[in-house]
Parts: sequence; C-alpha cells; structure tokens
Amino acid sequence: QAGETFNIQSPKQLGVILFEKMHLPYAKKTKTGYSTAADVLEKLAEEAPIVQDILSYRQLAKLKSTYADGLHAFIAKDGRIHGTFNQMVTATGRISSTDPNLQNIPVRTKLGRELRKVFIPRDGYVFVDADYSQIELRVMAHISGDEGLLRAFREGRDVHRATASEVFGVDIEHVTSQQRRMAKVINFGLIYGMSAWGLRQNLGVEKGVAEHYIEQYFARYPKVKRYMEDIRNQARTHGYVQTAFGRRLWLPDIASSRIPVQKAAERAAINAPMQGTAADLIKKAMVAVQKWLQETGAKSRLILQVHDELILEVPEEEVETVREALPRLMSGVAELKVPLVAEVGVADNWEAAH
DNA sequence: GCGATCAGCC
DNA sequence: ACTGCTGCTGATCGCT
Repeated sequence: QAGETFNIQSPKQLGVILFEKMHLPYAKKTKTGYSTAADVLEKLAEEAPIVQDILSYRQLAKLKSTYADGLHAFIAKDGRIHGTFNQMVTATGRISSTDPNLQNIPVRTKLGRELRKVFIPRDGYVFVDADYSQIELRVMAHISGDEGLLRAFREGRDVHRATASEVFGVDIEHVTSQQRRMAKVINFGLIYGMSAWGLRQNLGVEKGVAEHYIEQYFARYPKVKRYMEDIRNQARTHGYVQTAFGRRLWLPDIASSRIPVQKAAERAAINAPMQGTAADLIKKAMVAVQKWLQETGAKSRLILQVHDELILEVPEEEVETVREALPRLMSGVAELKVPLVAEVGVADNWEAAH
C-alpha cells in the first residue's frame, strides 16, 4: 500500500512514508521527527487503510517478541519462570520486576489475555488471586478527607458511577455507560495530576467541555481540589512529599525554572502519595500473608505481586482457607477512613483467576 | 553501548 | 507537544 519497501518497525522510515510520501496530516512531532504513536495513528486509520494494518502489526509483533518468544526464553529446567523483583528501583515505593517483567503481562485485549493462560500452577495446586479494589482512589479519599468520596466508598458504591452522577448531574441509576467511562478517565486522570488539556486529549471533547467537567468535579469533591493545592505547596515548602506511612519522595525539580520540568514534578507530587501509599499497603499485606503462611504451616506460597494484586499457588486442600484468609489479611493491614476491599478469584490459570 | 520511540502493565 | 497523564521494563532502530 505504501508503493515501496520499507522497515515497518522503524518509526523514522514509517514517518517518511506516512507524512511525506502519502501526505497524511501529522498531529505532532517528537524531538527526532514525526510521531507515529498509536494515539496519532488511530486518528488516521479512516483516511488510509495502511495505518490500521500498521497498528495491527505492532500489536502482534509486541505480543510475539516480548511475550510469546520472550517469556519462552525464561522457562527454567523445572518448567517455571523465576523472575527478579527489585525493591530499590522506583521513586514511589512500588517494587519492579525484571528478567522477565512479570508485572506487565497482557490483560487488556482478548489475544493478549491468551498469554496469561499459559501461567498455570503445579499439579494438585490452583492459583488464588486477590486484588485491591480501587486502591489509589480509596487512598485519595483517605488523604484528602473529602466527604463525598469517603461516603461513596463507605456506602460500597461503584465509584466511577458515583463520580459520573456528580459530574454530569444525573441520578445514579440514570448514569449511561458512556458517562461512566468518562468519569473513569477523570478519576484516573486526577490521580496522575492531569490538566484540562490532557483530559480533552483523552476524551476527545472540546477544551471548554473538559474544563467544565473538572470544574464540576472539584465543586462536588472540594477537598480533592484542596489536596491537589496543598500537596504542591508542601512539595515547594519542604522539597518532598510523603505517603500515609511516611515514605518520602524528594522533588528537587519542583523549583525548576523550566516550566515543563516544574510541572512534571508537580504531577509527581500529586501522584506519589497515592501510588506510594498503595505500595506501602500491599507490602504490609505481603508481610502479613507470609507471616500467616508460616504460622499456619501452610503449603501455599506467595508467587507474584502486581502492584495491587497478590497471587498464591495453593494446594487443593488449602483452597477454602486461603480464599478466606487472603482478602481478609489484605483488608486488615491498615485502618483508613474508607474500607479496604480485596476481590478474590480461584482458577487453574492466571487469566481465569484474575 | 546507548538514547529515542513505541507498547505492555498498574 | 516550547505545559500537556504517574510509575515501571523490553524490543527495536539507528547511531556512536
């Protein structure tokens, strides 16, 4: 379709084909040339069929090279993959995973999820998988002390639905799936320190509309707004921010004269207490689970952590005990202003247990 | 060997 | 993206 041979895996060559030879409109540039990132290409897919093929190629190439071939190379003689977890890498207190990275195994697409099915327990065992529900938003409710957000979690509400109801001014039972989807983008955006401009890019609405949504959000959840302001000031005054348990992130760039650098530090200041408190909580849970396993003499073993999720390999005879204990231990690691909820699944492969 | 780009996850 | 959504790791390109 390009009319010539080129390396589809080279963003540089692809940029020349799409934006110089085919004269497609380019949305943005990187420091080295045209951007061919997925969000840019998606907007061009209708105009030129080759673009959809490139997006498809990239998805398949990623799954094959990083996961299908990549993971296969790590299978040890015992038939298992033994990765490495790093405790001294991230700025926020999360752990990270390498060789291979077991914390970014596909889950989003149908084809990607096929790769999760290859993770299976040893004979006679199953996986018990529990993940914290909305942990970072619960931490945001706790740290900000916002009454509306606290109430939503205490009443066991679907928080994205509750947000949609407040932002769009409709009754909770009249929230449409599209409104809920938009509220979800707003909620995650807030955790990341997103601006109206960023929200506009994400939702594909006019900037004024995005501004209106944020305005409505802060009117309904005023202490969340207050938190965003306070945490920036705290970062400027002290040079660091901290989690609910006192883990500090130092932010020297908060005083940078380069505005983009300063803004990036502000986003980190907003995000780190929430991401970091969540990381502290799951670390406490890992300690509690390991202690429980040792005290009860269980044969079950903790085999993986994925930021808000713990996976145990559990012998059949311990399934009912662990299914009860794991979410209980995870919920019980701290008394926040909102309940900590963990959802549990049991299956004979990772995809089905999650 | 390394920076840049892209794509996977939370 | 000369503001523009956090934190990571890995594959690949294209250069030194």
